[in-house]
Amino acid sequence: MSVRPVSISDRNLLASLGAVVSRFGVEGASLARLSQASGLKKASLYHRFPGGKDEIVDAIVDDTEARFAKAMSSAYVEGDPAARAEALAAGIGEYYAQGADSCLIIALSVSGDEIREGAARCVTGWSSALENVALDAGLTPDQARITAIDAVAAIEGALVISATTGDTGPFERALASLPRRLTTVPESA
Amino acid sequence: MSVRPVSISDRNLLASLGAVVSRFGVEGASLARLSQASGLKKASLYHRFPGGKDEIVDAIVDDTEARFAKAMSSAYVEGDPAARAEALAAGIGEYYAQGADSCLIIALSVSGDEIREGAARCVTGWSSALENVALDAGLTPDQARITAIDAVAAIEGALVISATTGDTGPFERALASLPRRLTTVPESA
DNA sequence: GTCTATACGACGATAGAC
DNA sequence: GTCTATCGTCGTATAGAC
Repeated sequence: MSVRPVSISDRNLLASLGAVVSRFGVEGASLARLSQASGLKKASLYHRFPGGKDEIVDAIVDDTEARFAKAMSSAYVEGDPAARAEALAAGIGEYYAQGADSCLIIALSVSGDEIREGAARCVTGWSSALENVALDAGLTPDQARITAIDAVAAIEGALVISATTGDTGPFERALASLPRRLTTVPESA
Repeated sequence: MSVRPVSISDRNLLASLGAVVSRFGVEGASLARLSQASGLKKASLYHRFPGGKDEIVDAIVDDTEARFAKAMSSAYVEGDPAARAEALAAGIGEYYAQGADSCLIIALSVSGDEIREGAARCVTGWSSALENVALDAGLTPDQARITAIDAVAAIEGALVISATTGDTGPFERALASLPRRLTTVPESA
């Protein structure tokens, strides 16, 4: 979704910047912290991102959307839904370093309304990917939609727990249960 | 857990201050915002909380712990575990206004290490309450511990979703499934 | 393209009147 | 107990040398 072309150098830059925002939130990600994490001085950051902090956050969100969409690409290929669900779980686990990494969505959710929209885009994109697999697995549209957003919620909640207590157990279990959730008809409702 | 006695006036004050921190995070909760939300000028806030913003945040966390413990008190009474689990779900739903209110734990989780400790205390206290009901329902200690923390994660994740997209469906479903989760032996593991 | 130096505003905090 | 006025500091942003 990014208009500006992203060079290899920018990739590493955005990764380090994104880690700071994910960890401390948008308002907690001061230019001093962003500078230290990226190894670039503040003025250099303004050279890369003339729009300042707003542009930095926008670029991080765009980059996150793109990288996550790539990690979820197996949702849209053809093949066994169960195997694709397994691939999605693996991709999510890798993306969040098995629960050790902070989640940008959560950080964006603790911010002003404008910034939250970026989080909403990430959530809906993610949920749509899971929903697509659930549909192919035979769930009804309503079942697939609910199952997908609830699966996203389960993983996000697990990331809240790992961020607060350091316990990655909920994350591991949420991922382990993902394939079954996406490919079996829910009991009730 | 609060040492300082809390008057009625302080209750309303802490509620309005807590809402700002929950919504915008610790670093996003500027004294200007806290002042506007509470109706007290900055200097008046310093009269109530001589320790400044740090003391405000500490007071909010202590107050949240106390109020939430009260909402979860039905976990420790005697009686039918299923009925107590229903009461817990109802208490959680009321506490978070059916998913419309922001969660302080999430806001604290996007902060520095010291502040995260407060979030960890809230999480463990909450999880312990659910765990106690699960134990009384006949789950093994390991099952009860895992079931409880996973239930907390499910609700926290639902609150992330409602905060980002406004969809309170995951929250409602997480609450609806809570009694069954706490009182039935998990299939696997 | 990266740096040092600096301007400027917002934020946390305090002094003192009422 | 609440207010207005004010003080440093930090954060955002810019200018200009290299």
